Amino acid sequence: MINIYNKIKKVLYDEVKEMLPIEIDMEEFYKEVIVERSREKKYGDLATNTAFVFSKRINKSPIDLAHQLSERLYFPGGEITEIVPSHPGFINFKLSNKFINSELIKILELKSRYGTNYTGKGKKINLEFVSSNPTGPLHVGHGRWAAFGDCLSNIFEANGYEVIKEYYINDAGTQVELLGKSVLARCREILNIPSEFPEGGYPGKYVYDIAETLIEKKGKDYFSYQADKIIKDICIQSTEIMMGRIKETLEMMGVKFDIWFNESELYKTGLFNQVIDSLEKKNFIYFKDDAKWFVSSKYGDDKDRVVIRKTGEPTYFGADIAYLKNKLNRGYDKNIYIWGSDHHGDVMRLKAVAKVLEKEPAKVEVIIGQFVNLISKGKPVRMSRRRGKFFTLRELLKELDKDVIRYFFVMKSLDTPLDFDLDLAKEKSMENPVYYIQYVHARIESILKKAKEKDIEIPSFDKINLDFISQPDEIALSKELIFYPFIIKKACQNRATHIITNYLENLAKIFHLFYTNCRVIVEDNSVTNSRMSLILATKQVIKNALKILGVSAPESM
RNA sequence: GCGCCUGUAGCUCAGUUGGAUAGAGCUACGGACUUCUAAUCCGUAGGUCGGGGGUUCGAGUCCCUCCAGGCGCGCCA
Repeated sequence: MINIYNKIKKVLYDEVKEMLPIEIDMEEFYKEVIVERSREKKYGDLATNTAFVFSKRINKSPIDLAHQLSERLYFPGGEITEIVPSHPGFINFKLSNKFINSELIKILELKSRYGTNYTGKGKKINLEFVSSNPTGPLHVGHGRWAAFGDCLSNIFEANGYEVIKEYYINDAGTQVELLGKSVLARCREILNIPSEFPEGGYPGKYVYDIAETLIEKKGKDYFSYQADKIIKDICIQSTEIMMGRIKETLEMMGVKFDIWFNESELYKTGLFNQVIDSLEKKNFIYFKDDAKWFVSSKYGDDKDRVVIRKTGEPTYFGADIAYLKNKLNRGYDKNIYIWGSDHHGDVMRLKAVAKVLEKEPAKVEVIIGQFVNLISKGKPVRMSRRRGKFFTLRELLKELDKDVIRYFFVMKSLDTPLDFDLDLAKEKSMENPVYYIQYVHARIESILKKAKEKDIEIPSFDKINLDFISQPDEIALSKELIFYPFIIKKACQNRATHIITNYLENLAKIFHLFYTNCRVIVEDNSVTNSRMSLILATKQVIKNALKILGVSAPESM
């Protein structure tokens, strides 16, 4: 399907070049001329702005040029049946039935591979997301990054890229130490050993859970030792227990990471010191006020940033430099970070690092997402880990179907804050569009089941017959189906998952209309065969798209 | 004060590098099951695209400015 866009452009280019008495640069032509789906379906399926692009240069009105050009265009392959100019200067193309049929056959032939392309062949992407600190459970907001990141990864893969999903664990900072102290205090509290809860410690209930797990593991006596003798071990153990919980929750969401990267590795391997030293030698890092600073202001950041504190401890940003170096060493073609909007200010400094380390800042890409607002009883719920009050992702998973949660998180642009209304999601979950789409799959399965009962042959792709597709609803459905590969490509280019959900909702609507107006199993065998082929194709596309979203395609509902 | 994001129907949102009469869903109201699942379909209603300027054949989209909201501007992570 994607080829037809290029084919049309090629025909347009050849014709424009021959027809117009001006110099035409090929590269510019391909950049400026657009072929897209027609907004006005009555004129055609695809449309181009070619006449607008050139009308000025030859001093002619767009509509006149569109008329002239339309008459000269010719497609020897027979893909296009009608070429009509329309006001104020578009040229519209109508796809031939022959072409549509050949595309539908591809769906049944390629099956799960339909819609994929080779754009990213041989290219490797590192996609880092969630990376929530191991100091507390994932909250609902993290669910957005999890669902989006996983879905984006699937989109990249459908476009031929190899993707490594990575989770960065901050297991080395003061936060982890504070968690350890909090856990120790809770352990002692449970065991009735006198202790004080650390100032600014984590007050959440989950700290008790970790404490209980730890007591079970270590035995009661362990906690009578002096704090400084066991605290380091407790920090490590607590982090491990917490990460175990986080992994479990992500798996409940259907999200699996390829690499779990520990920040502590950066120090253990000596990479951190190595990178800082090397940058210092090249004068990208300097010493001032007893601290070490990175010259990010020279690369677009508002100011220089501290990488090693007065105390000698690395800052989060300092670790990030070494971490990026580590990723770059691993040789990915692209390193993508998905961050919450609270980190947008850190983008410039990371790019500065990329420039300094690799001179190829394009290898680093940061996708910024807006937050999730949790709404309960019509009021926003303030989520704060420090105050220990938040709604966890796990709690949400207990109350709602995984499919609904994932769909909900990927259905909107990341640029938009997401209001997650708990009451609405719980009580009125049937209104969720995910069911509307899944229902298409279930309805098709139901027809197939019926066909089996009646001994009607379910056509394999070499036996399908689409010649009897002629009803408007059948044609509309067919056309929507064959645009699927274009959607996958577009979703990848824009890093936008909602393009797929929008497409699915529209496809589902068209299918349900088809279903209402056209019975599949009818007296006429030829019509039955055609429509069976059409619903098989629909089933395949729905299944493929839902797979990318990480949502199941149920046999019945 | 500076930076990023957002402002489109009553509500939630689409709207690819500027293009055709600005679209869906939900809600409201009115219709459609003797047939493959009514978790469906059809119809009606709903808009100064936050305000104001500018750029041009043409602006929801680009530029300027103002207003409103979210987030950031740490030797926190």
